[in-house]
Amino acid sequence: MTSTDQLKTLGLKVTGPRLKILALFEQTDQRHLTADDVYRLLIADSVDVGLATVYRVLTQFEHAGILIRHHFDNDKAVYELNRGGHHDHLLCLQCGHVEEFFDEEIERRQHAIAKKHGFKLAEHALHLYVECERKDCPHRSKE
Amino acid sequence: MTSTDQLKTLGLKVTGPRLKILALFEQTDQRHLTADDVYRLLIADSVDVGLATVYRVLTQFEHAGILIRHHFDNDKAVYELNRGGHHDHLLCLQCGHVEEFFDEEIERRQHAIAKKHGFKLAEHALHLYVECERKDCPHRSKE
DNA sequence: CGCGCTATGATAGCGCGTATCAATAAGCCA
DNA sequence: TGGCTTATTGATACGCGCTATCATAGCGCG
Repeated sequence: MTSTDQLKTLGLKVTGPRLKILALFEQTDQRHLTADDVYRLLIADSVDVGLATVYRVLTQFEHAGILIRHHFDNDKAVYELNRGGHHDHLLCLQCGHVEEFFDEEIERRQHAIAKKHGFKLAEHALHLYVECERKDCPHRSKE
Repeated sequence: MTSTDQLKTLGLKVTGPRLKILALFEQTDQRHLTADDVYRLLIADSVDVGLATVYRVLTQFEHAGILIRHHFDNDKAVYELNRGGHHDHLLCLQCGHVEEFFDEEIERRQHAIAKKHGFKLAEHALHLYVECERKDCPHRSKE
């Protein structure tokens, strides 16, 4: 399915900014992008877009299920393409490197814990903040 | 150990605002308080304090290990008294009720996961967002 | 093509939190 | 206790991420 079809299916008009933003997430190797990242990358790519539009489109895409929004323990939210498989995140405190993982047992226990307390689990956020063992942190990406 | 001694031990001058804020956390049944909560409660208790001071003192207490700061998936940070025992949080999406839990197996696996990825676990945040089963949510506290 | 209505972009506004800075008070020593 | 030094306080301005506003632009459909 093309990006255009994808937008139409969701009842969203096919506009320049929406296509560009979607394309950006599909092409970039940066898994997690802030609104500002997206804005800068588009401007750098000579796409004339407003910051307000970036924020709006990201929110729409999140509601539509195209993107997933995360709020790690810093001030700005990040978005990543929803590829279907649920996962949690491991974040290096030194370099900001983000890694993904999935642990079935933890998932199971989370549900069990919620149930034991008389609730039904809706969402969860599991963030592991780690430190590189080596002084010269091997990872370079700054988000 | 009195609150006064506690502050002295930490090398903090014993001042009115600091004593009052510490007392507040020790007395209130509200486990989790925002800076604004603290400010309002003190004002309501005829304690003449500035909001800036509240923010500063909370940060100092956090660094000193007296308080623990959490940032749940809303815009404002909350603080709770550090009673020593680590625990994670379960939050009702309907009423905002907060419950605490601890699962040794999850803790173990978190360390194992970090290690497997080549890191050393420093911190973690595990938040379970849940829904009350009943329509009339049984919990009343609003944070 | 032309119309209606949504999307866009510039900018003002909002909320949480921090920086600034003059006034105040804690701690210390005589 | 009185006086001095220095940390602390409080009012307020500012910063930052994000949202609301509103006039203009452009998508989609007949």
